[in-house]
Amino acid sequence: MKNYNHTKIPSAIKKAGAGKEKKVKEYNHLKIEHKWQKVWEDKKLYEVKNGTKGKTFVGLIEFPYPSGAGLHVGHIRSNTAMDIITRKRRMEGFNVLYPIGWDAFGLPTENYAIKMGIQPQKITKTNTDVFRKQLKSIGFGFDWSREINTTDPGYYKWTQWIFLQMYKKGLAYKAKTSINWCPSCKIGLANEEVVAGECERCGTETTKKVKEQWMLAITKYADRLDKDLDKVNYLEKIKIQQRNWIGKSEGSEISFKIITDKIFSSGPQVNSPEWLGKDILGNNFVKVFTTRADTIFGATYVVLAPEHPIITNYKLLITNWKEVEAYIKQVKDKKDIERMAEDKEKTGVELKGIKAINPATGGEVSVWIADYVLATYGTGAVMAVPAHDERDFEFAKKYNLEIKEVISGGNILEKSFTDDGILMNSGKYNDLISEDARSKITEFVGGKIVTKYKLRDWVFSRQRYWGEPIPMIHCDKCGIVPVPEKDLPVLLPKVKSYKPTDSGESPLAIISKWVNTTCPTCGGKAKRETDTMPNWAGSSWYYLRYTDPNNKKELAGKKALRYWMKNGVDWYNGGMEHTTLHLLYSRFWHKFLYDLKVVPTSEPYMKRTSHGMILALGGVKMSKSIGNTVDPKDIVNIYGADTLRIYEMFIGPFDQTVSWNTESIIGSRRFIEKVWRLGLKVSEKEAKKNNQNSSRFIPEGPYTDKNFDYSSSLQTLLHKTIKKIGEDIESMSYNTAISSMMVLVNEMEKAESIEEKDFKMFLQILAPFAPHITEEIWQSLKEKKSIHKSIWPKWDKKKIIDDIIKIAVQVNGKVRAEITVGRDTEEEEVKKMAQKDKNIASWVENKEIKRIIYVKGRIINIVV
RNA sequence: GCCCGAGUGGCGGAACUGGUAUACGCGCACGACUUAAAAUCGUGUCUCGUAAGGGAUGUGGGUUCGAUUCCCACCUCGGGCACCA
Repeated sequence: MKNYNHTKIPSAIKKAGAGKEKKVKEYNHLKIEHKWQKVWEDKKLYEVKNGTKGKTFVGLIEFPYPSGAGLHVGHIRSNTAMDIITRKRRMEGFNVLYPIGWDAFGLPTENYAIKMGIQPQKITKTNTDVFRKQLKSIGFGFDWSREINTTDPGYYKWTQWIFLQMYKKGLAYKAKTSINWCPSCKIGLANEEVVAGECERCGTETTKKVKEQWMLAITKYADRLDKDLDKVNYLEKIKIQQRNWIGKSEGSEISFKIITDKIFSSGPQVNSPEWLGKDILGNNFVKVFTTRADTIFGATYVVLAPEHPIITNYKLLITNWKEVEAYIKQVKDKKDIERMAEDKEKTGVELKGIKAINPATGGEVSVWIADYVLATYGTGAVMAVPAHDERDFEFAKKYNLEIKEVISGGNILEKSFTDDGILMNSGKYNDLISEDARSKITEFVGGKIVTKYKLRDWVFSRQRYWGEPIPMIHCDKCGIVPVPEKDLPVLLPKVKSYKPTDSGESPLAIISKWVNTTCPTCGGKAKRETDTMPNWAGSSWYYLRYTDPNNKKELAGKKALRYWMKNGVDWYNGGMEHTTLHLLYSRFWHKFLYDLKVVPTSEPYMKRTSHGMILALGGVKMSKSIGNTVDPKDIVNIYGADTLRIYEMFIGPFDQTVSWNTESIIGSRRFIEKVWRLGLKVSEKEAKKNNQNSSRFIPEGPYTDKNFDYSSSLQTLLHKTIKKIGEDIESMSYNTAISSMMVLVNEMEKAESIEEKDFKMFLQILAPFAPHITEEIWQSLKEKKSIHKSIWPKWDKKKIIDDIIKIAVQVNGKVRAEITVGRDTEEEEVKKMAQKDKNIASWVENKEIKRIIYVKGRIINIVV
């Protein structure tokens, strides 16, 4: 791959970039950009007050994680996009809040701290300082007076406070779950630190370790999280991803009786009440969850998740226990994703010695355990209907199990038939359609209709240092006691080593001074919770804090929240990679806060859009190790912030992944320079006009045709462009917005002269994209106020209508000619003109015209 | 494996709701200006063909007067899969 040195200054801009004072005023981006950034800051142009009269608008970007790598060009892409929207809103008269902060807790900082022995606090300070400086150099309209940081005790006090409220409402609870464990390093690992089943640091194969952890009961909100998606304006694909993640499905819970060899060899009576009492283990049935109760007559075996608790209860009765035990052990260390990813080859083991009874047929079926059944979904057990389920079909083929067809319409010898259809081989339910059969059969077998969610509760504990301490105290006498609200925040203490302990606990566990405390209830000896919160905690509510960042009594004042958040955040843009976790978690927290009457809306974000990533040249990820990263600082120095902004918006469709190509930036720079030269031309003309009182400029150049009114044609284009830019910004079609501004600029160049008022309108629509150069030219044209506080221009309806329209003429769908007609020409007239056309005549002659299709103002198709 | 996207010139991409495929930009070629170069401006630039005309939007099929757009099947690439954020 070509390795382009992006720090090399292209000869095209050397002259201007050097900033020599010449007779002709050169475009010196560094001077202009520094100048206006300082002016805006001094005048507090982007700072807003709570309570100002008028409409409000809150534009939100995902606040960055201040990594040591510095600002990525990807940050600039998404920030510029929202910067453009908020600047437009400001010009439309809204009181605009465009805030910024730092999502600064997290693993990379902690790992760096461990490696270098530097305090995470210090690293965070260094990194945020770099990020702040870099962001400011791009000219974003952030309100820096509201900057927040999740690692600031004044901030995480409220993160902890929310957790306490959740605990009070029973949404925070403790449960045993497993964590990744490296037996060699003796530390718990994040999923990311486990690469192909091995510890990222030492290469040892990882295992799982069961730990008691804090959980948040997000599943209690599953239904509302699903239903309320109807209320918000998210991109459709985002809604779909959220819905699929929540995974709501209506189905049936049906019990299958378990019988053992012992019992049925002595002559069991299926369905006999006596038999029920005979099972000494008390586990005489297994519940399955199915969305296809209509296929139950075809259920030829039952499959349990290997973790299913019922299995160990039957230990003594299962005749191949050794084999079963070995299989369970083998499965245990795999992640769900790996279990399902094992392409095609499904594995499983039969539980010999026990059987289940199909409640519909009354027949005996075998019981298996297999890794394709997940303990965490449904009931952890399925009835297998190989004829009508793909996975069951594969499994049945492999282990030679019966495949019984109960829905007609497929060819089950070849593959499973998974559609709904008409029942067969199903006793008295034959000939019913699936939909009706589901409820009837469920009732018949004594099952019940239930709603299940794929969504699982949120594992909220981390055995790490660099996170918010969970504000809980363990007392021998009183049990788990929450830290009283008045004692918040529970501060992160300074430690010597940030390394997790070899017992699997957080580094906080070894600071006895901090751990040992007194019980708030009884005053006796007690210990603090040493687990910390995940990174998601601080980012689940940060947007609220921007409304009132320094409040010491509440997470944000009621008045401030009502002022800014009466609709929630108006527009939130972020990465597609956050659509399932962060977005769902913060919606959950927001709904909880709504129930507490802390926030005025039930949804945090009115509108959510997403951006694509920026990859390096060749479509690979930018990474330090490959050496293909791009430092925005270099681009700003060489080309300027305005050029960088234009380039990043022009690079490709905003919602799609794009590749960075430094060679192409020059195109954006040329565009900016053309604007600059036009600006000079307009201001020179202004100067002349003032001196000589000269009359209106008469255009020269290519448009000397007497009938061609160039200035009116340019105005048509200008007004069309104003309309298009407005629409394109709203639909985030920045790349086409810029291309149409390029078209306009090219035309204005040809015109040799432009009316000042027209040029100013153009500057205004360019201003959100390139705020510095437009401000410079604007104020050089004797404007006193900032262009960013000017009124967004209105396009004129009368000016955007073309009088003459070109219509393509097709014969049998192929374009053969083009005719020009007046705007109001009648259909019949157009048809006649088309047939008379020279080119068309030769195609049509001696042929029978079957049909003529006319699409007004576009196309005419003659079918022969 | 499951869920969500994407695939168009040498390259980034455009095309409204099914209506002239390749706008805009990069690159390249030629020309103007210049002692020269850079910058700038102009012209050309999907492909086969002298032309008439034909072919081309990942692949194969379908619907339609007409398909980049709709339907079916497949291939490739990207994002997510719950402890990276």
